[in-house]
Order: sequence, then structure tokens, then C-alpha cells
Amino acid sequence: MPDPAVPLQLSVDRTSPVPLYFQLSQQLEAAIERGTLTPGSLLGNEIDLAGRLGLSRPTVRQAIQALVDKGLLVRRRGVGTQVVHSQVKRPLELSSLYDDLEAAGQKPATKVLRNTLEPATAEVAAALGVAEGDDVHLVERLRYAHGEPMAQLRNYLPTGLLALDTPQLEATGLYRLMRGAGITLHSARQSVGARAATAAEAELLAEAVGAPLLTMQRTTFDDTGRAVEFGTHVYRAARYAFEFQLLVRP
Amino acid sequence: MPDPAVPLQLSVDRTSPVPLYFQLSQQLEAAIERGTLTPGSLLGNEIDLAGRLGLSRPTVRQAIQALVDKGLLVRRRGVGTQVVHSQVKRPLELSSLYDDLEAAGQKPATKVLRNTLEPATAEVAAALGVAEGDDVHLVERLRYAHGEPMAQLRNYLPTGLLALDTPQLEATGLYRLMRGAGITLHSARQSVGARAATAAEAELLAEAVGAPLLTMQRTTFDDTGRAVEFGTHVYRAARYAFEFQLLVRP
DNA sequence: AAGTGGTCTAGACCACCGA
DNA sequence: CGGTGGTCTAGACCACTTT
Repeated sequence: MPDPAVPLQLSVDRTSPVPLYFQLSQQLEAAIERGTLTPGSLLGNEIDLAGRLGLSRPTVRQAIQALVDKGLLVRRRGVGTQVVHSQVKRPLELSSLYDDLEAAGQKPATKVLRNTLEPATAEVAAALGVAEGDDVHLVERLRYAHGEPMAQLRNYLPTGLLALDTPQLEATGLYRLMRGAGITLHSARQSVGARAATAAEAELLAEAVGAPLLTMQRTTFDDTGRAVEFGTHVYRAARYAFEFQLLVRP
Repeated sequence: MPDPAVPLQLSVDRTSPVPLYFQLSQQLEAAIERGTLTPGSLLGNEIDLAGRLGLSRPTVRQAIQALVDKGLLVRRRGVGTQVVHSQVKRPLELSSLYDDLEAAGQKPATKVLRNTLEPATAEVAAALGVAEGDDVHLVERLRYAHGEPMAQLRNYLPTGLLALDTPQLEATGLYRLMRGAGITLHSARQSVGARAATAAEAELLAEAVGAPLLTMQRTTFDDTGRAVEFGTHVYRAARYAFEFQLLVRP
């Protein structure tokens, strides 16, 4: 038998501009986060919850659904709504190397090697959905951590989307610049592989020729489905690994 | 100005057990898939759509929301609902090497090297949420494609979840076995890296010592948040790359 | 049989966008 | 300003699970 329903300190502020379902959803998430709602515990049925909060059932359902989508709650017909049994709470994020490094306290530094316009190759044109030969931005960067080279980042962007200022590129990550320009990132298609370092890559990254490198190709889309960036990156395998979470479509 | 609203052949069957919102959602998705609804085109407002179909607005909204969540539609307040501007329709799937290979027409073969119970090491115990030293299943497999070795797969599973039959493991993939046993996979946390092949790995995978290998560690969770599998995999980099899609949390 | 979530209705008012 | 999606209500019936 699962744990009994847990009485919670929940309340909503009807004068707030924050949607009621969102207020509730945040309070439930906070309760799960700090352990007030323990894994496996039941939430109490939706009708009671609605009555206690002075909300309608659809509003309560909307709050719960948001957390189900996040993977924090599970609904079972005839049973109830329970907190999931583990700490799989890490969000699924579009990993930005800059943010990854910063979160790891590594103070990333960036050197812009190239920041130009170039005609799109067939590969780049296909990825970005532009015509072959059309001008696209090319940004090539070398990223350092702890004073050592870490990755070579080559990115292509459609023109007219963003001003690409070299000092800014050296001060922050590309994704932050894009978000700052009002672009809402939505999804990315990635391919991750490995290969041996060429002579040029070995030189650039201070590795031996033939050393294992992690390669990543990524096309990023905004919320309207436009491709806003195509990147080809090479990482020193000894110093970096990708971490991410996948969700299974039901 | 965006394209004008497109009149569509939509209808719902109220005698069907399939939920109305789902019927509508499927028809809209099919129309997008086959190009009847072109990228950028407007869907027509929700009230009219509801009226034409004899549905209530919340039901129509539920159908549209499902496609927004899938990334096929975008809503804009004051504007309307549009089809996204690109073909980012690929589902975000938990990649199974077996399925990947089969989809590529490569007829994967599997050789089970080990299928035993072992006490969990600290790393495995932490990943699966069991106590260190508790027995866990260990399955070690070598996967072939076109008669050549392709990857070494080492998986740990909690006991009591699944019968691990060696012939079945050689005939199909682990994920299919798990789904067949009624386990609903929900999400996975992965780490992908690269390194040089050790002598033992080189021997096993018919590579040279020092050849680049792609490594993957994965913990898979079911819909209740339990860890149901932990895997440590090694792939020949020349013959495999990971493809996946990430979604950005708003 | 009782209790749960799943679906659905027919309204309502508000916030935002474009003309 | 009119039209759009965003939020919310107060009910209803159904399907499923457990007792």
C-alpha cells in the first residue's frame, strides 16, 4: 500500500498576475524538492485539492499535469497521483559548453579565431535551410578551461538574425547571445561521435596526433522551427564528456 | 503577413472509444505530415474550429496543445496557431542500438558473453539505487553488424524485474525485452565520451590499440522513477555515432 | 461498490497583438 | 479597435483500480 495522502500547506494568491495553476505547480514542485512530499507519497485526489484551495478541478489538473510532464509525478487511474520514486529531477537542457564549464567552476575563456561571412556549403545550407552559396555567418572559436585548450567550436548562423560581436563572443556563450537577442531556443538535433586527431587538430588542442577526440554536430531550432545555428565541434576526449537526459515518447 | 487559414477536412467519430481530442490531434498531425498544412500556415482560431467540429473549445485546445508539445505547432497570442517552419518532426527517442541498426537495415547479431548475478559495486549500486554488495544482473554482450564487431555492451539490472534469457537476449534488444515485460520506460540519463582502446578492447572489437572508441554510460528510469538499468557501453567510433534530439525547457 | 483519474461541455473574462 | 490565445469555472459522465 502506498503512503497515505500528505496534508500540505498550499495556498494561492488571486491578486497575483501569476496564473493560479502555475502558483500551485510551483508549490508542489518546491514540496517535492525539499522532501515534504516524499517519493511514492500520494497527492490526494484532485477534487478535494480543488475544494481546499478554492480552485476548480481543471485548474488543479493543469498544475498537476505540468509536473507529470516534467517527470516529477505519476498519475494512475483508480489509484491517485504519486511522487516518482527517484531523483530524476535534472532538467533536460540544451547543453552549452560555456554554461557547463561555468557550472563546474572552471571559468571558461574563449578566443575567436574567425568571425566572418562565408558562402554556405551544401552541408551547411541543408542544415540551416538556406540556398547553397548564400552568405552565412561563420564563427570559429577555441575554448579554454584552466588555461588549457579544451575544444574547437565552429558555428554557422543565418544572416540577419543576430549581431555577432567578437568581444561579446569572447565574454559569453553563443546561446546566451542568442537568447539575449530574443531568440527562443526550442530543440536541437545532435550527432555525437569520436575520431582520431588530425595533425592540425592536435596542434590546436595540444594533443598528440591520433589522440581520441569527441565530435559533435548540432542543428538548433527556435520555437517557430527555423534552424538558427549549425555547429561542428571537436572536444578533447580526456577533458570533456556530454551529459544529457532523454525522454521516451509514450 | 502569414498565409491565410486553411480549410481542412476534419471530423470526429463520437462512437469511437478514441478520445475526441486525440482524434483531432492525429488528423492535424497527418495533415502536417502530408503537407496539406504547410509550414507557416495558420490553423484558424480555436472557437471556429470547435464550432465546425461540434466540439467545445477546451477539447480543441487539448488537441492543439498536444501538437505544440510535440513541436509541430506554435501558438502566438493575438496572431493564431501556425505550423512550425521546418521538419523537426523526429521524435525524441531513447536510442536502442539494436533498433538503430535494424532501422539501418544492418541485421544486428548479438553474442552474450556473460549473463550472471554479481554483487553491485559502489558505482552500480548508486546508479540503480540498491545497496552496495546486493546482487544485480550483469549482462555483457558483443554486438555485430555485417559480421563485424561493433560494440561491447555491459548492462546491470536490479533483480526481480525481468527474466534474462540468454537466447532471447541474442534474438532481440534489451529494451524490447523490458517493454515486453510490462516495464514502461520513461527517461534516461546519459554520459557520452571518448577514449583510446585498451589492449583487451582492441582484441574484442578488432581495432588497433589506441584507436578512438565512443563510450556511453546510461541509467534508464521507468515511469515511476525507478532505475531499471545501468549500462556501460563501448562503440567502435569508426562505425557508430549517437543521434538524438534535445528539447529546451522553456 | 467506492474512489480515482480521463474526458468533455458551455460558457466567462483577461492579456496580448496587429491594424 | 477587433481578434487571438491564456486562463478559469462548475458542473457531467466514463474507465479503470482497488476493496
